[in-house]
Amino acid sequence: MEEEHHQLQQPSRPPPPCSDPLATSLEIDWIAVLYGQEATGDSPPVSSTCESSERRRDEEKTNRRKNGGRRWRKAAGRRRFEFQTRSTEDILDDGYRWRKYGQKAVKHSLYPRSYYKCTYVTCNVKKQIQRLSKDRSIVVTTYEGIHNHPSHILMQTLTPLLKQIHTSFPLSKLFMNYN
DNA sequence: CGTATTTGACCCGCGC
DNA sequence: GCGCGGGTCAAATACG
Repeated sequence: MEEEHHQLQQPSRPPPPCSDPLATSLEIDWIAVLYGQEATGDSPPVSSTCESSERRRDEEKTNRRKNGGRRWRKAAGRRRFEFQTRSTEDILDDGYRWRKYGQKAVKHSLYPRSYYKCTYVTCNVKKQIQRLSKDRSIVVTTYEGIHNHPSHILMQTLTPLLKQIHTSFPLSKLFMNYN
């Protein structure tokens, strides 16, 4: 029932000159960034608090039925941040590792919405990715929560640097004078 | 074989 | 109260 009409892929905007594959594949619409609203007036997001405390513990032990949809108390009260990118890729590498945990077809959109969760252990930041039905070249990304850790790209960049620093100036040599 | 994705079921909030 | 729409879980599956 999902009709795919490939009639006009590039909507009135010429593709950028391909020099940098990372920079040209997506283009952040900062107006949409600023337009994105965030919930104010509630408590600031305190990270790494276990919000999904188990209520019914006895019956879940023996008969562990599927408990989908047990979302957090006030999902709308959490801090959200929505922006749009014009990209051919659904998943844009924003420096964090995401694990997809769901996909739903939304009512007024032709394209399904994907749900991702940050793979870092103590970080429960989520994001939704949806393609606009009007303009399928635009990807709407909605972040929820704030990361409490550096991105893996930052660590990948920093790790060889730190190793090089460590081999040049080993800590044992640095702290030798303190023995 | 470990990890990530897929996908149908389940749950919950909200409008009627 | 009921149905709908949307968010999440988790078993199955894919993938390296």
